[in-house]
Amino acid sequence: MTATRPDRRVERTQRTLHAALIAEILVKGYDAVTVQDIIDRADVGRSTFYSHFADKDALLVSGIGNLRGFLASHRDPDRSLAFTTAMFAHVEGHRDLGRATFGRKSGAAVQEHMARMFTALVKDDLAARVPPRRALPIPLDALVEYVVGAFMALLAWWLDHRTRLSAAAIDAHFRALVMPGVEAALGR
Amino acid sequence: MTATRPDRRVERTQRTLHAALIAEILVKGYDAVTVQDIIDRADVGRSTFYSHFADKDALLVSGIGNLRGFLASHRDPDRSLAFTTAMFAHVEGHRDLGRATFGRKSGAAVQEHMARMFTALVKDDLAARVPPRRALPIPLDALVEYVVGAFMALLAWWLDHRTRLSAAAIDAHFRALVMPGVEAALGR
Amino acid sequence: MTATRPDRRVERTQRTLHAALIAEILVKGYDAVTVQDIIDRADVGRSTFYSHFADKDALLVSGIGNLRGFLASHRDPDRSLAFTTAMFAHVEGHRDLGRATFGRKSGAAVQEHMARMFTALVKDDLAARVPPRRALPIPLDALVEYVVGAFMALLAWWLDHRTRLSAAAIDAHFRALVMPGVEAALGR
Amino acid sequence: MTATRPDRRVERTQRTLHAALIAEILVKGYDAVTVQDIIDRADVGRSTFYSHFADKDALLVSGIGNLRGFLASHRDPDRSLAFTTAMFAHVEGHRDLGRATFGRKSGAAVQEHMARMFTALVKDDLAARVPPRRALPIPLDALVEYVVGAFMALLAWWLDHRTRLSAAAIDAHFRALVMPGVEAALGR
DNA sequence: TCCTAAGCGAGACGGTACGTCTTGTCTTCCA
DNA sequence: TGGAAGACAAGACGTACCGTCTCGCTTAGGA
Repeated sequence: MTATRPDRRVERTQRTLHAALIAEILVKGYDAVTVQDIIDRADVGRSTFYSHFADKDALLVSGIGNLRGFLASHRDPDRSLAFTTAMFAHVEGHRDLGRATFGRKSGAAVQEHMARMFTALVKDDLAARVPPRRALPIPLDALVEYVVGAFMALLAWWLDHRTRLSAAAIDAHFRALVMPGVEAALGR
Repeated sequence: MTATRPDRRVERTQRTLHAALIAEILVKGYDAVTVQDIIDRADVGRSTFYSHFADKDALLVSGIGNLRGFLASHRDPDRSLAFTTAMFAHVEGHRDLGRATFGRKSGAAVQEHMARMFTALVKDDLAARVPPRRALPIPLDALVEYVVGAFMALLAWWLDHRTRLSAAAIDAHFRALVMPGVEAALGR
Repeated sequence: MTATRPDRRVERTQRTLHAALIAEILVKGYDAVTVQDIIDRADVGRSTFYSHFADKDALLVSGIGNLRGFLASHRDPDRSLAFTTAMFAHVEGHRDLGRATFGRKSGAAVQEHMARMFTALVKDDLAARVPPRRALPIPLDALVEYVVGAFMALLAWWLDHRTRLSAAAIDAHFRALVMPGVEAALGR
Repeated sequence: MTATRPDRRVERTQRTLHAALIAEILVKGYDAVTVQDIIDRADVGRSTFYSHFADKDALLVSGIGNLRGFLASHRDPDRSLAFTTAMFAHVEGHRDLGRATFGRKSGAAVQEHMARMFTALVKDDLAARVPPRRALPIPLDALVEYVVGAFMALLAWWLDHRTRLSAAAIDAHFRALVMPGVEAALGR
């Protein structure tokens, strides 16, 4: 069992590819980016690309990767949907990556992937807050979809429009809009 | 001015193509549908397809087409976002078309197109309700995005999950969730 | 049995089509001309074209049509291949039609058709001059191919190059080049 | 100067394609052969075909390619049009390629290409034999066209008709027919 | 320090879908 | 009601990507 040390070049190549993808997305939009574009910009061979990632989606998803863990770590038993605050703040510091992932130019596949992640997060969060022995006036799933839809819409808008709104401000708006309905549904 | 009467075959062909597209979307999802699939099912020549529609998107969009007029006609000066009621009801009667257009299997391009339509509609509606001489606490555009995001999320969820919820019920839920935030933002 | 008088329009339409074809050939060459080009220029419907001619080839061939009779009528028992003189002279008076039929821009199908016609003509002519009871030193068919190949090559060259050579002159050249070999083969 | 060694697969693919084209031409004639036919028989991807050749014509032309060099190398200062002997002999050994290139089933484009090649060859040859200070009785170009037309006609006939004539015999016939006229024109 | 396995670039390859083009037939409308 | 207009099915074209692959070169790491 010779635990070989990983080749230093590997990580370097992957970083180059991530950067190339982001750059290309911002130029022409996710869907229009071809693998050829990426490897040309990254100056990498075609087979190298595919030896690291199954496809374009996998590349972007891997670039996001640890996001879920990061957000889950910001759960707060006392505050519904606390992760949104962390998310807005996080994205503020990585605007390009954010726009590539959520903005208008991002692609359907990626959005869907992110939506699934948020959906799981939100569902966990809200489920823990359903009052016991009380039927909800609205199916929990519908409530979750509502929250995620609203959240992603505001996030995309915020990223795509150079507005002077701080992360804190847009988060406050989000909560002001969404929370009343959620609280009511949960019977608070 | 020889106003030639349109060839009866034309409309027939287009209807056939619309139907074929819907059918294929429901089988494999919009993105996976190829033009070949459509014309095979419609039993139509390739060139015929392209003489009617520029591409797959154009075909679906044309299938939607008059929706906007339909919805705009349901504006109600006394009731914010009244069109949602009409929309849920309308879609209830054309469930297949609805799922093909809004559901999980619909495509990014189509969703985007629908989103643009709703955005214009909602913006008109809300703009007319902004109290004069009063600054909104949140940019109108952000408010609009929120409403559209929430609406499309619920619509998609409702269409994709065979739930026993009636159109009226899901519309009521939507309004219960969204209206409090909107009213507050508009300062009512 | 009502022996209908031929509709005057019919002939008119065919003439228009012939003219349109010739014009288009001279512009872009026979092969590049499409049926659409022809009917556009002739301002005629597609079905009209096909009701008169089976295809592009038939149209041109019909334009030539009586040529064979014309040439056959110039046979001269005392002079080998006498038709060539008539042919060069005839073509001199219809240069455009000639170029469209034999020139560089004419098409393979047409050339082949003409070649077949000439081949029959030449074979008749030479066969009648084979001395009885004498084996030819070369197969008759080969001799015929040679004559036709040489003739068509010179004809095409003459039509395509605005030379000051008269029909009589190019015919004289043709005979000066070809006849010695032919005479020798026929054992004269 | 990194003179990269050529990929061994490339030559192999091209050979396969050439063979497939020849085979298909002999079956249905050049014009009727589609790119799909070729790649099906060669068991090659469509894009592979187009990465090697611009179209069907280019494929055949490339298959001919080196022929010109071969023929030019058979010039003989003491013998007019000496290349014809080499050509007949060469084609005798590659009858299929010959028929595909010159025979009845070959296409217009190919014939034209070959004609251009022969024309240049013959013109060089004859030009070198024009007696100085002597006007030719016939334009040199016309003489060249005559020779090429006659040559190709006999070549095609010989290839298309399974005759027992050897290459030497048909070449002798060609020269017996053509040379007298040529010698006379050149004033020998 | 050498040597060997891996990472890598280059790009050929088989596939599949695209949107365009042309052909010859067939249906509809109009005079 | 007969003929012109043009809608149509069929299918080839050349282009663009995809994901797999083969090939040698270079280079990091363990011996």
